Amino acid sequence: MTIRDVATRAGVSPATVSRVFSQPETVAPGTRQRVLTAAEELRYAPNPVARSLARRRTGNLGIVVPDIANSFSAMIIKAAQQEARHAEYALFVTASEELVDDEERQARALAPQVDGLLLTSPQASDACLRELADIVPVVVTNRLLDSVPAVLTESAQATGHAVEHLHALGHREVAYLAGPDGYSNQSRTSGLQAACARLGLEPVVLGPFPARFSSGVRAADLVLAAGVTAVVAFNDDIAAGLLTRFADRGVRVPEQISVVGHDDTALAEMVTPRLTTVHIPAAAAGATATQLLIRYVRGDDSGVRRYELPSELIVRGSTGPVTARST
Amino acid sequence: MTIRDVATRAGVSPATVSRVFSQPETVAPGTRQRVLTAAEELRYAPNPVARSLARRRTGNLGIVVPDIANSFSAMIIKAAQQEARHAEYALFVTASEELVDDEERQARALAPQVDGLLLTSPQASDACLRELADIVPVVVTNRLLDSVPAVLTESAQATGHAVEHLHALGHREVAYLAGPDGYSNQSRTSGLQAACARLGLEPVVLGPFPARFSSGVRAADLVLAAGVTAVVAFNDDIAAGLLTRFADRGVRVPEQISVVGHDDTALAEMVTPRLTTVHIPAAAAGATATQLLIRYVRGDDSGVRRYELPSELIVRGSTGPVTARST
DNA sequence: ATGAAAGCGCTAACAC
DNA sequence: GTGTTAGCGCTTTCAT
Repeated sequence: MTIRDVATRAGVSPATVSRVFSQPETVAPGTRQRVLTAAEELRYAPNPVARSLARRRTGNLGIVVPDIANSFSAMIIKAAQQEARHAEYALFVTASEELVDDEERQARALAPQVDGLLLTSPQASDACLRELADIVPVVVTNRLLDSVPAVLTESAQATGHAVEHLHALGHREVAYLAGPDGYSNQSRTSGLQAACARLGLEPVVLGPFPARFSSGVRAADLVLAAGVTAVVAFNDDIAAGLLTRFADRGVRVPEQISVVGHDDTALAEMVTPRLTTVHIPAAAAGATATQLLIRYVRGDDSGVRRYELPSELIVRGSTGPVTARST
Repeated sequence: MTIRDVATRAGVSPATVSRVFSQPETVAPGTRQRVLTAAEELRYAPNPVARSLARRRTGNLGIVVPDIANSFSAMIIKAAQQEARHAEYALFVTASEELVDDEERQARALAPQVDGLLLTSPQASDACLRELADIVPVVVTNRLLDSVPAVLTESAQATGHAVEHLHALGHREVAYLAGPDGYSNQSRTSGLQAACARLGLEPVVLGPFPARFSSGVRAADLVLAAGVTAVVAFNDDIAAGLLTRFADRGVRVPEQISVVGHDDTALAEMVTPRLTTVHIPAAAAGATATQLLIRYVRGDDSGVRRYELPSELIVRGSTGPVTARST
């Protein structure tokens, strides 16, 4: 079922059929109707592959996330998908499973089949990313790279607020559980350090840990051994792991120890007690990055090549005042 | 950078270059090397779109999931991606956000760009699915449909075991929180009903509920009002919602009420207490479905067109013996 | 073992 | 407004 079959049946040229499906307004209403009818009868639909080849663009966007099972990634994907659809692009998702090699492979496989590529918190080398950016328009999130447009979720300030919050509750001994190296961890760490310096606290920094639940379970005992009254975790998964292990050891949260997460994923409201956490605007980041990518692909360059999205401390049940027993 | 550039540089015909990248063994080692060198120097890589058009297959597989943020979907995707890569296919993921229209749209958009399509727990009409299956090889999970190969996660037996487990713990008043209609809910409901009948119990069936955390929060009060001592939820998200609301209302689990989930997602081990749940083999389902799809696409038809994967009750901390106060 | 030539299905100038 | 004519970049007979 090709454009020629439809053309023959409608008694027009293939070009006209093509126009009906690409720029309907340029063909006379009568002809258009005849073509559409013929197409309908033949159950014809344009072949997107052939179309991509001829147009030299695919109408597809690609996104590579570190881990599809991670709900932070999921929020970004959802937002990106919505923006993409809105602009009539299809979005292809692939996951790197946190492996640098996979990430590179996925990105390279995707690159020639899409008009633009969104890399979220990429781990690949600068050189590799630049090479990709030579092949296809690339936008990254949470990664600083010359000449590649980026959307950053800046959390230094909000993480600082978390420290102030703990300080106000009377906490003087605070631990930070670092995540994998990258923009996110740096932003969180620097915000925490700065606030601590301001308040005269000396944080205990542990890690780096993989950004997973199991890391939190493991870290819980280290935190307890460190003798702190409050702990700030790189993300909610780690914080949830802490909660579980604390519960197992009979340590009450927040009475005996306060816990702060990062990301404000769905998990934060699912655990007991609900997590105080730094809300990272994942959906906004996904949407902004996708819009940026689309503008980039289309050539309507807005000039802005870097967005910093602010975060916000959300106070819930996992933080509370220091009690006598805490120390 | 096309095949012709490489051909010119290597002093061979375009056909030879093509062969080097498609069937290397058919070209003399010397020539092959020259071509590869030329390609390297020109940083040439075959254009997958052109290749797809000429070969009339894309080397891509597509998967449509109801909700990318759902960790059950995530497990299936991970397994599918692994199988796909193993067979040298790229996997494109799209989500329907639980909307039937979206599902249909996503599937139709994907269909002409892939060699095969995997639809997980599809909600679309039989007619729509069959239409898709006419365009492209389709495999479904958790959906029964004539002439479309399927992988089913059968849970009637394991859900029955959950009921037996509760019965053995002394529970006589049991509620079931139904999920959205479909194969999964039917399989779970029928297993539950059968076991109850066998044991002389009369379950209170509530719902259907959307398979989300918030549904569980809402359902918790209904469950309490129903006066049961145990509740089986359609999935872990709902069960987690129950746990949270019970905690808020000061109802202790499992001392005052026992909770059973379904799926055995990561969440089941993240909540307090850890969820007793029916393990559904999501990864196995994803892997099996993908293998089936690949065989189907390749034409090596094994004859088997339907797989039923068994589930298993995992006992954890959210179920316990009935106590005097329970009733 | 390699090359020439004819497409794959669609688009895009350019005519008319 | 519509048709003609070249491709888009690669594969694949069919010769040689």
